[in-house]
Amino acid sequence: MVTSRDVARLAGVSQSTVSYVMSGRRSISPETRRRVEEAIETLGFQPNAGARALASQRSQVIGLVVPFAPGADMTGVLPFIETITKCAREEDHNVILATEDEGAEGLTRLSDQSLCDAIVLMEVGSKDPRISVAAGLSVPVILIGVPDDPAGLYCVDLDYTLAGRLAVDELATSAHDRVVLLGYPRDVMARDVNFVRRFLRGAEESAAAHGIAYAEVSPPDTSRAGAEVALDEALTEPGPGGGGRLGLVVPDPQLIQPTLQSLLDRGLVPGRDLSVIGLCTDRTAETTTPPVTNLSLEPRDVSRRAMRILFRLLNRESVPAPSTVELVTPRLTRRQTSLSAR
Amino acid sequence: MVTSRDVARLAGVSQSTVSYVMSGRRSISPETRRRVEEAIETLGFQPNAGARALASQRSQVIGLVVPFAPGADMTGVLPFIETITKCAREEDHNVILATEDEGAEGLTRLSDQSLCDAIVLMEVGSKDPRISVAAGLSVPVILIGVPDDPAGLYCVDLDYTLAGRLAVDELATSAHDRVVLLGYPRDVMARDVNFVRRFLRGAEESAAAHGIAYAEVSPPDTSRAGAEVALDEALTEPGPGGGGRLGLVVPDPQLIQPTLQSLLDRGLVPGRDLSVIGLCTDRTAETTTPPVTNLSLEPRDVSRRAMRILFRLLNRESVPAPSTVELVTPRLTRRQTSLSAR
DNA sequence: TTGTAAGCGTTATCAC
DNA sequence: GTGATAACGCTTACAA
Repeated sequence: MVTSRDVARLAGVSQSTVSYVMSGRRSISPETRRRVEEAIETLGFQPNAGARALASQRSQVIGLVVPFAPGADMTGVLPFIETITKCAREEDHNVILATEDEGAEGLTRLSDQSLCDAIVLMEVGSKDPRISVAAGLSVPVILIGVPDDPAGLYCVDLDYTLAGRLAVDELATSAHDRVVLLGYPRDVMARDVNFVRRFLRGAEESAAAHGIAYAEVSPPDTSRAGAEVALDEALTEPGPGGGGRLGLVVPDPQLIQPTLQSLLDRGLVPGRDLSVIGLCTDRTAETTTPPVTNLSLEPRDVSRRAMRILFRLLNRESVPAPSTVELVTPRLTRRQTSLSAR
Repeated sequence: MVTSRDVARLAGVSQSTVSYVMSGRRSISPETRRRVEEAIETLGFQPNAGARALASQRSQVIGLVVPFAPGADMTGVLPFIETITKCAREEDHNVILATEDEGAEGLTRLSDQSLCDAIVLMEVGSKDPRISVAAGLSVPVILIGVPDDPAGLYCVDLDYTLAGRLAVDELATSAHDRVVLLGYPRDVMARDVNFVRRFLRGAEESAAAHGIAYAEVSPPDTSRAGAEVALDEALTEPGPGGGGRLGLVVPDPQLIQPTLQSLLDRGLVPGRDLSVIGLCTDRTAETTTPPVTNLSLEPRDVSRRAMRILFRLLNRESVPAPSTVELVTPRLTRRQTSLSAR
């Protein structure tokens, strides 16, 4: 192992000079800098992370807590992980993983063992027990998701309320007679993630505002069979409009393809006989058959916003007040499952 | 921050005793142990990871290099990440992420900065430039995937050759007249991942052994349009058997659903008019419409095997000789896209 | 502009 | 069975 002492010796300077050359925390004469950098280069010196963390009280690591709980969504967490990891690397930080099933201890472990300088906590529930723990840690925590009580933490998320509203707005203003929302399956409801109710609220508000017939049905799960059950109910519920132009809103990404397939099997062609709007990443929407009109989840934007706050915090730059909730605006893209306006 | 000194003081013992109580590396009297554990409990002591790593030369961290390169597969990496993280936690280790696009420097960084004690490198290419670097690191590296030259490294992967063979075997022995393999899209071929050629070889071998008509067609990409192009070619290629019972093999998980959909659009029902066998996780197979007969990718088994080797290495337990390639056997599950034998 | 030296919080080697 | 104490490799006052 090559240490900064070796570099110092080779460059004919003191160890601290090597350190200062690397950190840039004090001015160095061009000549000295050159010699040190050359020595670093020839020896292939890389500073020992543990020693650096110990001395500087900074691990240069971001803790990322991902929702790998049994029965968790899992679809769509990858873009978050990817974007967060890349943002971290841009600021010369690393990412250490923890899983949701470690619960609150996972958070204290990351923080108290000084394993990381900040934590990103994904997919927080409405009354997530980790929130109160998170607020008391010695490292800043950024939430992806919005709990009922943000308790002085920073939150970033998609604006699900707006997404719900936009979905119904779109249907109401394109001459649909009724809207049925194929809700989240029971296990997602049970996890009580806040975005569910926010989306539903937005949809309900919009339906009320437009005075359009509106109903919600809940599938037991996101399987093909689950979609069938939900659709049976949705289609036999003509509502006040009675058999008119129907718009289906499907907020669970996993349920979209099964729903489309079930409709086709019944001889109902999305985009010809009824409309379907999904809530999913654009990438997912492009690959359903037929490509579904969607409100984007924007995981990359959400992640970037979270990392931006995080590094402003770490660099002691100005940040908005804690408890701030940053909401990312979803984008509607019309694809093949939209009925054209009458 | 509470340190082991605080614990020692409260328990009325020396700092080293605290350390030994925690590590169990020397015998401690029951009474002393009790007092120390009590102190640890009341103070909520957690050892500083950096200090521990520095003193013990062990970071208790596993580096995981994931394929987040532009255009990489991305489908199916999540179960690997999940399983590897959980295996690591079971052995009281953490996981730090690096992305493929960091290339070989990513590996040297993880190793030379003593950020981790071992590295798991996912989805290595046939002539992956990282292999030679990996072999020279001061930490052990386990590959998921099989390069042309394993160069003294350990490799774990699905047995793709066997998968290819099993797919064609299944079709040949259930009275099909010809097999068309819808190959990997150009960008996957360009990445030259070894499993592609292994799968093809297995398929070709089996076709030759059974004397069944066999052809390969390559889709431009995994979009719906890509599937259409490939199918146009596959279906207008009657082969020696001329329009008999056709079996389609689809090794790219992303291409399966588009292919099924394209077939349905042409009025060809998989399981009634022809067979389709996919290579994908069981979870994916269950959720396609219709559920596709598949050879499982077994990401969890592959990950566990990799982690088992890794920890045997770290614990200096007996391990097979380096360059060992552990292959996991794929499992065939017949679902709705299999023609019954005539 | 540069060097000296005191930590950072563990682990592990000696002693007893 | 337990206690001093010297590393581990780096950062950062404090001096010069």
